[in-house]
Amino acid sequence: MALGIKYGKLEVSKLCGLTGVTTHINVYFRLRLFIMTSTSSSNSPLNSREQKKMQTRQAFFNAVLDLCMMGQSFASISLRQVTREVGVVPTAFYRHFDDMESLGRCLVEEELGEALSTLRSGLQMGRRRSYDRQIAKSIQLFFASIDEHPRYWQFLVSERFGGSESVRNAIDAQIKLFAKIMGEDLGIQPSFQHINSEDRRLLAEAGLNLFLTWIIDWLDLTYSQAHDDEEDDVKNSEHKKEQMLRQCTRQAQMLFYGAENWRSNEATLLADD
Amino acid sequence: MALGIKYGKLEVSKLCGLTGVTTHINVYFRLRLFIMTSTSSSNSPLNSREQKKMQTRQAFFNAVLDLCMMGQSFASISLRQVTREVGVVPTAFYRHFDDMESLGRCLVEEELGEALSTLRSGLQMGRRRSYDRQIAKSIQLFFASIDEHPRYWQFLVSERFGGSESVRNAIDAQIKLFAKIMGEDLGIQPSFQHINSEDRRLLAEAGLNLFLTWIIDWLDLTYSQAHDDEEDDVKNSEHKKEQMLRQCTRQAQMLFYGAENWRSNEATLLADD
DNA sequence: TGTACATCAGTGAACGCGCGTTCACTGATGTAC
DNA sequence: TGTACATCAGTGAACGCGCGTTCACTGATGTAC
Repeated sequence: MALGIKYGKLEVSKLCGLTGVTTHINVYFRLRLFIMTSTSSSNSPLNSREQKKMQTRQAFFNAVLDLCMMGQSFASISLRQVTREVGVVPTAFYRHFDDMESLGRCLVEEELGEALSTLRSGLQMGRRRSYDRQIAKSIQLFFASIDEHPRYWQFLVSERFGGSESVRNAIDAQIKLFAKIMGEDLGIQPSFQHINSEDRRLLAEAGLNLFLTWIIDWLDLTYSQAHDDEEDDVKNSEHKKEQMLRQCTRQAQMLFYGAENWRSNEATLLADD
Repeated sequence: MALGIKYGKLEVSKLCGLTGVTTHINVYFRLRLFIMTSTSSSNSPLNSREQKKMQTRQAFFNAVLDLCMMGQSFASISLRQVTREVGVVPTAFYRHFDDMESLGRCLVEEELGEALSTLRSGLQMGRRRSYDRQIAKSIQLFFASIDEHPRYWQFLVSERFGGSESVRNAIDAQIKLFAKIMGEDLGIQPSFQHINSEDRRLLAEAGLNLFLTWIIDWLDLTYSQAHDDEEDDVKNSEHKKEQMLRQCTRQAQMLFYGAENWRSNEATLLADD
C-alpha cells in the first residue's frame, strides 16, 4: 500500500510510460487519491504529519467563517487575507487547496454538511412529539442551532445566492438534501399522511426556505445584543428576540396548518387553465 | 436664486465668515443642495449639462447591474471595473458618488425602489380577481416581472444578505415596505378579512420571502435556456419552467389556503407555554 | 536499533498587475451684464 | 446680442499598496533496510 507513495511523479509516469506521457499527472493523482482513501477507510490512525495538516485545513475553514462573520462576502475575501488569519505564509495555501473557489466548496461540503446533518437528526419533524406543539418546538430547535453555530448559518444564507458559482451549487445541494429528508420526516406525522410525497417535499422546501430567510435578522438581534453594554438594552434585545420567535412561529403555523388541509389529489389551478 | 451658484467656495465662506472658517465647506454644500433642490422642485427642465450627468449616473447603475448579472457579487466589483464598463476614467466616479457603498445604496433606493413600486401596483393582491385564481395569477405576474427586469431581481436577492451593509439595509427597507403594502392589499380580499392586520403583514412577509427564494432558480432556467442552441433543449427548458411555475404556485397555495383558515384571535402556542 | 534517504507542510523573496485615491488640468456649457 | 467669466463633468499622470502566483528552499517527520 505504501508502495505508491514512495514513487514520485516521474517514477509513476515511467511505470505508466506505455500509455503515453501526457496523462502521467492524472494517473499519479488518481493513484495517490486511491491510496489515501484506502488508508483512511481502513481507519488506521493518522500520523502526526497528517494530523497537523488536517488541523491547518480546519484553520482555513475557520478563517473564512470568521471573516464572513465580520461582514465580508466570500467573493471579496482574498487568498492572502485567509492565510494571514490562519497564520501561515500565502504560498502555504496551495498545499491545501487549488484556489479560493475550491476552499469554499470544501467548506460547504465538509463543514456545513456535517452541521446540517446534526440539525436534521435533532429536528426530526413529525416524530415523537404531539402535533400541536410540533411546529413551535421545531422552530425553537432551529433558532437554538443558529445560536450554537452562528457562523455556519450566516455563511450558508449569505452565500446561497452569492458570487461564487461552486459555493452556490454546493449550498444548493445541501439545502435540497435537507428539504428532501425533512419531507420524508413529515410523512411519519399522521397530520401529513394524506399528502403525497411530492407535495410533502414541496411543503418541506417552502418551510425550509422560510426558515432560512429569518436567519440574518435573528443574528442581527444577537449581534446588537452583544454590543450593548446597558442592561436595559440587553433586556430590550431579549424582548425583541422573544417577539421574533413568536412571529416566526406564527408564520410557520400559517404554512403548516394550511398544509394540514391540503388535498394532494386536487390539481393545481393555474391562472390560464 | 442663481446668486448662490455664482459665489465659489471662498466667497461663501467669507459671507459666512462670522460663524467661523472651519464650517465653510458644509455651509457651501448645504447652500448648493438647497439651490439644486429648489430648482428641480420648481420642475424647470434640466439643462443639457444636468441631463448628461443624469445619463452617466444611470450608466453607473447599469454597469453594476450588468456586472452582477455576469456572476460577480457587488462587494467584489471594483471602482475601476465600473468606470471601465461606463466608459469613463476612474476619477470621474467621484463626480457622482463618494464610494462604491454609496453607489450601491443609491442603486437600490432609486432604481429598485421604482421597479418594486411598479410591480406592487401590478400585483394588487386581493383586488379585482376571483379568489380561486388569485394566487396563481399573482405568481404568474411575479415571474413575468422577473423575466422583464432580471437584473433588478437578481441584484435584490443576491445582495439581500450580502457583504455590503448599506446595500443590505436599503434592500431590507424595500422588502419590508413591499410586505407592508402587500399585507394591506390582502385586507381588501374577503378571504383574509377575518385575519387581523398584524397577521396579514406576517402572511404577506412569509409569502414574499417565499417568492424571493425562487428567483435565482428561475433565472438559472432562463439563462441555461438562452445558452442552449439545440431546439430540443429549448423545449426541455420551457417544460422545466412550466413545471417550476406549477410547483411554486402549489407552495404558495399551501401557505395562503392555510391562512384562509387562520384564526387571529387564537394565541400562538409556543413550545414551552 | 541506527543510518541514509524520501516526503512534503510551510518559508521567503520576487514578479507583474489592478486597485483606490490625489492632483492639476481641459474644454464644453451656463451665466452676468 | 456679444463678451468675459464661472462652473464642473470628465481627463490623464502618478502614488503606494495588496493581490495571486512562481520558484527554489528548509527542516521536521516518515520510511527502507
